[in-house]
Amino acid sequence: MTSFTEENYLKIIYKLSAETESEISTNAVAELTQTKAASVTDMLRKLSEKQLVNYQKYQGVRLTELGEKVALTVIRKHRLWEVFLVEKLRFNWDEVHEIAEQLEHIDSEELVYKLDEFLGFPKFDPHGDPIPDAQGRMPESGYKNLSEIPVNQSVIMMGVSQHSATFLQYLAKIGLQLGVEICVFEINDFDKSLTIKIGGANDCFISTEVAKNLLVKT
Amino acid sequence: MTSFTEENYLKIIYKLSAETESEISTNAVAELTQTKAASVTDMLRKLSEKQLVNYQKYQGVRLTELGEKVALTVIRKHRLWEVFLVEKLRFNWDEVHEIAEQLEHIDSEELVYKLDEFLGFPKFDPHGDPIPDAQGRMPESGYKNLSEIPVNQSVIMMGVSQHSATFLQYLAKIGLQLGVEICVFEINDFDKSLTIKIGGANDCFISTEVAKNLLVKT
DNA sequence: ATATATTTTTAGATTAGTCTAAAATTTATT
DNA sequence: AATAAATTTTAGACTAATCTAAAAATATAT
Repeated sequence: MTSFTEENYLKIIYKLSAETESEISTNAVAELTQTKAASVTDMLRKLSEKQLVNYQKYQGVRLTELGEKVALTVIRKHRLWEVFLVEKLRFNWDEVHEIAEQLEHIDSEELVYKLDEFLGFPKFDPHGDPIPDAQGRMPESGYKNLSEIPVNQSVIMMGVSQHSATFLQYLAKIGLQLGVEICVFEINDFDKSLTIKIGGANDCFISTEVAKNLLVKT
Repeated sequence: MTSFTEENYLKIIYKLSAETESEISTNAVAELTQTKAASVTDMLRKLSEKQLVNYQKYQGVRLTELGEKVALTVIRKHRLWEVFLVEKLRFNWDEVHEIAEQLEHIDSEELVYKLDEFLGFPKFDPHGDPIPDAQGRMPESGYKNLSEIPVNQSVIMMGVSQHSATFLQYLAKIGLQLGVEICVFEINDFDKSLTIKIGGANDCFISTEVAKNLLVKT
């Protein structure tokens, strides 16, 4: 049995692992869990005893196969609940993250199965993130970051890799939503910021920080 | 802010208060929370400091107006989620209690409002229990226990006041479901057990214990 | 390559919720 | 009304998750 707190640690280690090849540092985990490094050390030892992570002190941490499976079932529940909140309860996509953070820990396999069925077995959440299957396998979306797209190529926006309300509201303001066509017009050599055309219409300037969080299909 | 645990205590004190006029005893609370009396004493002191209950040591406990309101919003959430589980996810009414025990603690007013709307503002949960309104007011259902009904009167089954899977499965077995007509045929003087006719069809013998948990409309 | 800075871990405390065993209080019995 | 029985509270301890401050290990920089 994994506690609410343990599940949050596993989820965060999973997310960090997706961004880097190497072991995850104590500090990186502390930052995302909003705790202190000392607390993380304690928890890593505990997760290690439960065979959920591989951890050697001072050497960082990695999920075991079991730990990854637990993380993916939590992420699966999070994303299914987000679909429910947006599709059925008519929340905006920038309002659902906090609520899904709570719902993702509800413990009932039967519930997850029936929710999935009720939603029509969705493959993506409202932010374009793929939903892991019931066996805890994450499908490959194959999407790229907008920051990797060369000048003059046109792409379709398929998702975001950051779910904060402020970020999503900013996207709404400049007209970026799932499905729109984006054409990279110019990339500034100095800071890699870009000028893009959205849906053939308005020109727009965005930072590389924003571009990195946009998932697109070529 | 009230914790998960505090909410459970308040809910249980509320339920006990509905059954008795006098103060609720420490032991009664301990039994329903599945904890020891010593733990209850600690929690009652804490709830008292938070103005959620009136508590004098050795004299039992009562909810304050504030405490009752918190209890009722938890019960509201519990019952709304039960409607969701049965109406939308197609669970049986004997499968939803445990899951709703978890869902009732999800904290988001907006969520409760939208869920209520999505369900069409239901007035009763799948067990026939009235759903408190958003202001934390419990509607009077006006239903009676089957055990109070005199011989030869016909009534309609409207709810149950016990939600354990075993009880509900027993009801299903003998053909008792919401909406059926029940006619009290005979009341045994000795133990108050009754013989009833269900839906004009099969005769059936039930204990007074069962009758006390059946809510009916005359 | 040694000193300095950064990161991580240890040690010891804290809070919420629980427990057992013993003491205090209330209730019931004769 | 005194005593026995039952209930309730106190005292002290435990676990999970957190913290601060200090010590240890690793990484960086001259």
